[in-house]
Amino acid sequence: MTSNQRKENSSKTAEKILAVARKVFAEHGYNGTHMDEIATRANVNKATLYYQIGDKDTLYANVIHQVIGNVAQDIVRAVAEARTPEEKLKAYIACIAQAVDKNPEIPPIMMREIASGGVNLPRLVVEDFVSVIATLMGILEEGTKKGIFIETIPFLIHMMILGSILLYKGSLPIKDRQTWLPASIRNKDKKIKGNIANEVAKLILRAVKKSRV
Amino acid sequence: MTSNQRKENSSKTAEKILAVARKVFAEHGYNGTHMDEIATRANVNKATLYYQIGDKDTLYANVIHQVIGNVAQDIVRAVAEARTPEEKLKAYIACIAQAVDKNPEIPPIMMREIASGGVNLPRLVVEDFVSVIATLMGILEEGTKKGIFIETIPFLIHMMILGSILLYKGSLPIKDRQTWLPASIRNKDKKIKGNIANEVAKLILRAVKKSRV
DNA sequence: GGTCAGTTTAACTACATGGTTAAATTAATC
DNA sequence: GATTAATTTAACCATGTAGTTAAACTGACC
Repeated sequence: MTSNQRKENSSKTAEKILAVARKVFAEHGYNGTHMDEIATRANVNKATLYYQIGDKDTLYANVIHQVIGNVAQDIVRAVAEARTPEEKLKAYIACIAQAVDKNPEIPPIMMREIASGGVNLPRLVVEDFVSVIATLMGILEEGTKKGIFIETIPFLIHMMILGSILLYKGSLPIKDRQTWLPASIRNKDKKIKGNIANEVAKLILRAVKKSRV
Repeated sequence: MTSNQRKENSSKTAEKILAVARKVFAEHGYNGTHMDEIATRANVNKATLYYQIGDKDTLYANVIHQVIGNVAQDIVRAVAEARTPEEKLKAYIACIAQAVDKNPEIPPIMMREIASGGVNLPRLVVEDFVSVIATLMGILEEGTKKGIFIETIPFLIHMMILGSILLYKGSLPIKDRQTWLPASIRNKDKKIKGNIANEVAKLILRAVKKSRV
């Protein structure tokens, strides 16, 4: 076994590369991203990048895993901790919103990934998605059986939740950039900035719950 | 003035190029699309492509315009024809769903466009979006004033509607491709195939309407 | 201070891709 | 059937980009 400082420095550069790659892939997508840009923005020689991580596909796979790998487990855990279907559904939504809040690279990357039919998605990640949807199906079924929820199409509900959050968050840059956009549209939702989870949860629950109290 | 047949043939090739470009851009996105592939799949020499249409940006702008240029006007018109806020909201949703049904290139292209912050969107198209959202704001405000709807965040509602449809439609290829996906997820929503408009409308109205009859 | 493994670097290669050009082809008009 | 303008084509060019290589550097250990 050799030095420690070397290893630390080395893993530091690797992390820096990963962090930068994450941003760049989110900005430009897989095809729009150039290894040179990543190297430059990470203050690293391109060969170092290849030495530390590998080719473009590997780098992208790493980013994907880092970005959306853990969300699934979070969701499953958070849902398990909640008691009623209603609480579970709230936890489900909060988890997704929180994940997106924590790393804003999720919307662009996921939307592009869906757009391209998930060609670049590692099997492991797809399996994560499956477990997430399965969780939601469980929640909805339980709710329906208990007479709390109406009958629904789980896959659609999931896309409604995910779509709301992804598109809402993902559109903020456009909205902010288009300075000539009518103020009525730009300002109307300032009040909920950063926390749409509650609003989405409210709407989804209203849509799904049978009786209103 | 010269021949007519020439012009017809010429415009035919141009249309063929446009049609193919649409598909290819939808499949691979702007950066992932190569002019050679378009030319090949359109059975046209690459120089012909450039002669008929122009460079890549121009071609893409044409595609964008063709794909999502007319939807906005459709929505505004359809909404204007409806009477009550509830009917208007239904028309709004039906219009979007119908547009997506008619050309399945919308989801991938729009999602990627949002993902990249709308950098490639012609101003005209952005203006169309604005008019759409403005329309929805009108509907929601009217409904709220009349005491039919609860108070909401229009921009979020729009993203909820659009997100549901885009992600649902856009994810079908993935779902279908992943043959190893649990049958419970794959089949659960066979019944609504091709017509999620009603389902989305039902859910959104449940979410937004004040009293339930 | 010499050696050695891990790490970084400048320079380079191979190839793909957006775009061009000049010549060939086509069909209408005389 | 010669002319002419619109259209198509094969071959070409310039540039950008993923990936490589061999040499230089770094710091721990003897």
